[in-house]
Amino acid sequence: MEIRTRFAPAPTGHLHVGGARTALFNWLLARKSGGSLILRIDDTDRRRSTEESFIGILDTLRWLGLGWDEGPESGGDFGPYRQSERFDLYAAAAGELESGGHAYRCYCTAEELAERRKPALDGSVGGYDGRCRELAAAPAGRSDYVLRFAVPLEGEVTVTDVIRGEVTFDLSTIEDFVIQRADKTPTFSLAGAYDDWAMGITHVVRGEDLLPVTPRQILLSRAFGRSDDPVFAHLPLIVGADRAPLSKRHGDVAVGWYRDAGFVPEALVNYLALLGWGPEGESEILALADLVEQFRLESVSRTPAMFDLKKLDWMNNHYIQSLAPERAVERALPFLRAEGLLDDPPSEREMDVISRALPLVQVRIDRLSEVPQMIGFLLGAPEIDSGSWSKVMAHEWAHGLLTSMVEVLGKLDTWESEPIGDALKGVAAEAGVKARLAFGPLRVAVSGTSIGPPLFESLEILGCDLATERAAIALSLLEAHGPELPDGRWPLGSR
RNA sequence: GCCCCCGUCGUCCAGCGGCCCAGGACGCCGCCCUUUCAAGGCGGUAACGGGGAUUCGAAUUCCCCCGGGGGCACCA
Repeated sequence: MEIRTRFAPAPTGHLHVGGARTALFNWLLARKSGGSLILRIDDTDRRRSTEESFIGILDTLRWLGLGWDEGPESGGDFGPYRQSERFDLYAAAAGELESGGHAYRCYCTAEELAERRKPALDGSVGGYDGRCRELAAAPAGRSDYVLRFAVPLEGEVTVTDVIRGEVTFDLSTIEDFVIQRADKTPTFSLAGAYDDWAMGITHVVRGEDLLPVTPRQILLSRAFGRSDDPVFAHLPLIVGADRAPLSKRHGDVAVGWYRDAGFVPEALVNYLALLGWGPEGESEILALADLVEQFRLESVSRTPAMFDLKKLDWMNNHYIQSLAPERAVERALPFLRAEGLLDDPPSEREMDVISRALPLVQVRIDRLSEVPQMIGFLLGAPEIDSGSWSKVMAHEWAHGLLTSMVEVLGKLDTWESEPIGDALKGVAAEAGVKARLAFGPLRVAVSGTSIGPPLFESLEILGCDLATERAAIALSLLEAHGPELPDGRWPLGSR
């Protein structure tokens, strides 16, 4: 039988990393088995659901490279795929449950329920006590009611979970839960169970937080007449550094944040796959195709996984390194633009500089957002970083060396990195200064900082005129102030 | 309070009764390479929550304890 999985987000905010991982695992299971992934939008809560969130979630899934076989925008035989468009179906299902004796009307008000729940705080009572179960008619003066599922008083339900084995719940611990609100809208329990049945979902893969609620789904699903329970798989939670479930408290949980921070989707997907699962081989660098090949739902871990930004950075660096030059440029452009380093549209010179400089820094950055600080000095006049300045200019030979370097560069007849390097190395050797120290002053003089792409290549891209102009500015600053620049901004020229 | 899940290096993942004085990855430390910073190469640090039981033998099985987490809404 074909495997049908689903990812069913509630459009009440941004897609966050936990949701993205759930989507990924569902996607992997579908792809691996040759089955289908259904994207269903669980927007039964009309108050909290927004169109903006809906669109954002779709965009984010696409950015991650996780497409769906059935769902919004792609259609399918089991639609519609937004629960808000299926309310009539749920109402009919609820009606049948009621007439079949599986559900009953409860007239208790929210206030009454809250009042009765209070004692539960000190442990004396559980949830709803089922008092409306045997009601023959509506109590006087009451017309509003919710529909509750009549949970059998005795027996147990066993959830078969691929990851956790069989988990058994005693029915006496499950209260008669609400399946339809007073306004006749369905609750998550009803709509979810109904759709998983009606859409032919065979595998329900979701977060561990839904495990305690699974017996409800099974009960409902059987009441609908579904003969076989779906296969469940409850993924371990993703937690923050404090071991608490990842939430906005931990700062950056929205996938969109990672996109904006300069992470590439390949890296994020690869990293997410490693949260709760691991390959058998030793390499953890796995493209989607590799993941499809190696992934096994059965081998997903049961332990909560901590989100480790350091490892994500490492992985992102790896993927940025392996980006083809044109791809790297394409992806870096938005970050350069955001820093105001480019004309709109970028000039020919700018594009030339970027495409020459980017390959030099791909290996040196963890995130695309670092591109501007890395190559910005090639696009416009940088300001001197005083820390870098004092470090490299403190040597007594700094001034002399810088002077000779400028002189030598001016005599070059081919402005290419190799002759530039040879000439500069010659100057350093002559002065008897070790290479690792000798180029510091010139580097800061042309780029403003001691961190950046290789110097000789940088000089080539910068061009002779700009390089010597900046070096001259640096020289005069050195003469005027020495290695300690007064507080303030010290731009290296105006272009 | 009640129900449920979980517990191996700082972190993620291996380990399914002997191959484990526990393996890989990230991080960290050191060395090498080196025009900065990275990257890369090599090496190192570091863990089976505690107690019982079963067994010739337990990280691996069972029980108890401890610890962490989830759920108990007219949210999903």
